[in-house]
Order: sequence, then C-alpha cells, then structure tokens
Amino acid sequence: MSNTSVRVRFAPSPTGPLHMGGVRTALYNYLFAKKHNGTFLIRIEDTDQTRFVPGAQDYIMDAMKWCGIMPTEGPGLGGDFGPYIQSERKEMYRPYADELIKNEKAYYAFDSSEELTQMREQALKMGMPNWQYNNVTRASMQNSVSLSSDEVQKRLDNGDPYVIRMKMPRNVDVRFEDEIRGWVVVNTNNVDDKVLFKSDGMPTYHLANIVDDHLMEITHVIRGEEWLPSAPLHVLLYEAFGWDAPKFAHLPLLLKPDGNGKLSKRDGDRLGFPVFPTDWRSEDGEIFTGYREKGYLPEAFINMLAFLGWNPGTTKELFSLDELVEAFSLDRVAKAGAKFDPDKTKWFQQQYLRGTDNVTLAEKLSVVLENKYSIDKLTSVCGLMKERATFVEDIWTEGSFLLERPSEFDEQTVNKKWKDESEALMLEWSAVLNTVANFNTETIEATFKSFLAEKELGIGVVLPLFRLLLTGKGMGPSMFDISEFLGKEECVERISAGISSLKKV
RNA sequence: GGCCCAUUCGUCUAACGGUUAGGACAUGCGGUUUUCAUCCGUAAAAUAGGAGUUCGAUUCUCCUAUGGGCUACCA
Repeated sequence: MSNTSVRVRFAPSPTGPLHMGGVRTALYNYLFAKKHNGTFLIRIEDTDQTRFVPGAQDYIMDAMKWCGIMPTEGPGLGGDFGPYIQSERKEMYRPYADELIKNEKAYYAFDSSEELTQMREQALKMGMPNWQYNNVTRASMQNSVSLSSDEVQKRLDNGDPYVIRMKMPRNVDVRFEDEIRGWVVVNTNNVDDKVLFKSDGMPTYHLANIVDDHLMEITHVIRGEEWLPSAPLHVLLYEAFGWDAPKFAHLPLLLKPDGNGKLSKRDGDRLGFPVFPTDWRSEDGEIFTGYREKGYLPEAFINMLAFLGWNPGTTKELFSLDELVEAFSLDRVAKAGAKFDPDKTKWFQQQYLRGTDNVTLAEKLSVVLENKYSIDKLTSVCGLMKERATFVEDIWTEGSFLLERPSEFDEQTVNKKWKDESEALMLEWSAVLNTVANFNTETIEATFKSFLAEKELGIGVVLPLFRLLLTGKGMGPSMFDISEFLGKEECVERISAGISSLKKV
C-alpha cells in the first residue's frame, strides 16, 4: 500500500517571499494529497546559493501555516525522506551525475560561462539568435564528447572547472501525458544539452529535482506552467536512470489584472492589492503588504485562490478548506492563464466576514484595539456593523461611535440638515425619549412614530438630526437599534452634548 | 527569432457534437431602507477569424491572429 499511496510535494526556492501564485500551487498540491489520503511535503530547492535570501524559508513556512495548508513532511516537520533542504543533500547528487556519465547519457563540458556568452553573441551577430549547446554544436565545443579521453582525463586531473551536461539524443519525440493538458510532444532537437551539475559542486534544479522526487517517492508533480518546456528533459532523465516517472500536472499561470504578463511582485503596490499572503520586508527595508495584514481572512484568501484556475462544476462558490478537499480534482483545472481579480477577492472576504460569528469577530477586533473594550461590548458592535463591513477593521472605523461619543460631526450632513429650529426640536425629542419606560428597539420606534405624528413632521426631517447628534454621521445602521444599544441615559446625554458641539461651530 | 502552451461576456468560468450559450464578480436601472450597506428584482454583455469533418459545431482537425511561458553553470 505504501508504494501506491499518493505523495506530492511543494518545492519552492528560498529566493524571496512566496507570492499568491506559489500559494495556489501549494494549495492544489495540498488539496490533491488530502483528497487521495496522501502525503503533502515541502522541499526547499536552494541549489542556487547566489540567490539565497535570508528569512525566505521561514516566510514560506509561516505563510503556509496562516493559510492552513501545512505539509506533514519538511524541514522542521520531520518525515522519513529527509533532509528536505537540497543544500543539505548536496553529497547525494554527485553519484547520480557520475552514473549518467558512465552510461553516456551525460558528459563533462569545460567551456566557461564567459566563453559561452561570447559564443552566443557571436552567433547573434551572424544572424543566428538561437545558439544552443546541443547535439549539433557540442561537437565543436570543449567536452568529453569532442575531446580525446586522454585530454579529458588530463583536464580533470588538472582540476579544470567543468560542468556535467545532459547528452540529448538527436531527433527523438519525447511524449508524456500531462494530467491537465493531455499529451505533450517535444522533439529533442529543440532542447539543449542542459547543465545537470554545476562547477560549484551543486546540481542544477533539473538533476536535484528528479533525484529527490524519485527518492522521496513522489507520485504526482503538480507545478506551474513555466516548467512545461523542461518537462521533456525530466522525462528523459527518469528514463536514463531507469526510474518510473511520476505523473505531471502543469498549472496555468496567474496573470496581472490589467495589461499583460504574469503576476509579479510589483503589481501589488502599483494596483493597490496584495500579492503576498503575509507582509514581507525586503532586505533594503521595502515592505510588501500581505493579505493577512490587509485584514483578509485566510479562508477567504484560500477560497478565492482555489477558484483561480479551478471550479467544481456547480454554481457553489463558497467552500471551506475541507469542502475544497472533497470537491477538488485535477481534471477540472483550467488550461489557460487566469487574470487575478481584486474585486472578486474582496467579495469573498465580505462573504466570509458575514459568515463569521460576532464573538469571533469581536476577538479579532479586540486584538486590533489592544483589549481597550470588553469582548461583550465589541460583540454587540460587530453584530450591528458587520453587514456593512468588508474587513474587521471597517467595523471599528465605521462603528466606533457605538462605544465612543462622536467628537466630529459630518459636515455635509450638518450643512444639509441642521437648521435654526433643529435645536428646539431635538430638545423636545430628547424629553420624550426620556419618558420611554421599557427602552428597546420596538418601544423607541413606536415612540418616535407618535412623536412624528404629533409634530406633523416627516421621518426624513427628524431622524437624520437624531442620527447626527448620536453618531456624528449621516449614515449607518438603524437608529432604533443604535439607541437601544446606547441606552436611554446615554442617548439623552449625547443629544445635549451634540447640540453644544454644533453650537460652537 | 526558435520551441511549447493556450484562446467562451470587461474579469473568473459552465456547457465534455444538438441549450433561448448558464452562473459569479464588476457595471447600469428599479424596489426595500431616514440614510449608507445589505437584500431582492432586472438589463446590457462572449464562443478571436477563416477553412474543413458532420445531418448538426463553443465542443473535433488544419491555417491565421492574439496572448502567455521557456529559450542561464536561476528556479
């Protein structure tokens, strides 16, 4: 059973924070694993030591934790297939490269990167923009295919720097069946002799990836579309080692909301929405805002992400993580890239805010307000305000008047509604209000209605004044609900306090 | 430039040869509301173009166009 169970991996490189495209890849891996009672693991691909960014790995782990899609194997998580960081596996790769050389599937190449750049530039000048180190040009380069074995041995003994390259066969159609795209065919004449092992003693992505996926018994490789062109190379590598290849699924890319191209780090600040799950502070101190800090609930973020390139085939759009696991399948993943839509994202957030109970909301709000008010009070505030909020913080920016007397009065409303006779009217209303015995929404409303009838005034004349005095605003929830929450005494006091404030102006 | 992948309303997508081409977001207009939000109703909005295959193409094939990805001793 163990060798047939599903094992998938998320394999980011720690070159920076994980952006939402990466989170979606991780999410689909997570969903697929859970759906099939399999294992979801994370492997850090840090074979390029020059691009290592401190803190990136921790960021990735934290972000996944916030999203609720933690792997069960990985650095710091345990598992029987470790280590899960490629730099810590360094010594494991060389024998595999040697094996390929022995079987003549790969060869030593001594050309320096400077020589190669020169070669490309030269070819470009001669009108050949497409120079590649491949099965045609390798004969004229310095490598163990073109050089005599004595010469090769001499250079090796001499300690000359070299890389190990894949010896791509000539004119072979490599085919594999992608779980999302169906059959993909590429002719080997179109792929170059990729470097497998670098002169610094580290493998490249291609070698390390295949070796680790094999050793970690990965059954399904679910990754971004940007890997599609190198998939044939990977297939050939599995063949060269005589291993069964895992199944491949190449996910469509996430595109910019406007214009063209894939979503990138800078789009967030440019367009005013986050591209990262959580805040990221770059090395030069620049801060990129995250969904978490912006006030999004992880459930909303994940729900939105799941629907970018996948759908359940029904009209249901709100899915918990467990429901996503239940509904997910690779054959319902779209093929074309998806433009990210910030508006829809906000809509998801709004839906989840509504769906969250008032106590939970109050607890979140309490954190923002640093425990300034009791959970009980905040719970009531949330109940009154959440219908008109998108983020938890909106509840406070729109509804702080419920706990704090207004110090400012909306200028527009004052100008429009506050007349010379308003003061007398409100004083009169205050006196009436003060006589209400059982002070609740219904009794207040009934009293208000009879007050209107008696004064022969329209509701639109009186209520906005009442609202203005009590809340300082021109809009908001039902005034009768607000009044009940505030209590009789506070209502009466606010009316007189409000009147004196308006007098000063 | 070469190779690969893709193409249904503005956006995310449904329809796996036969539908008045459906839903959601956004937008417009109504209704509800003291107001704002919510909510309800409603409208407008798409099969990139051209050939085939077929009794019949959004759906299959080819061409063109467009978009995207890759083209490093990066992943």
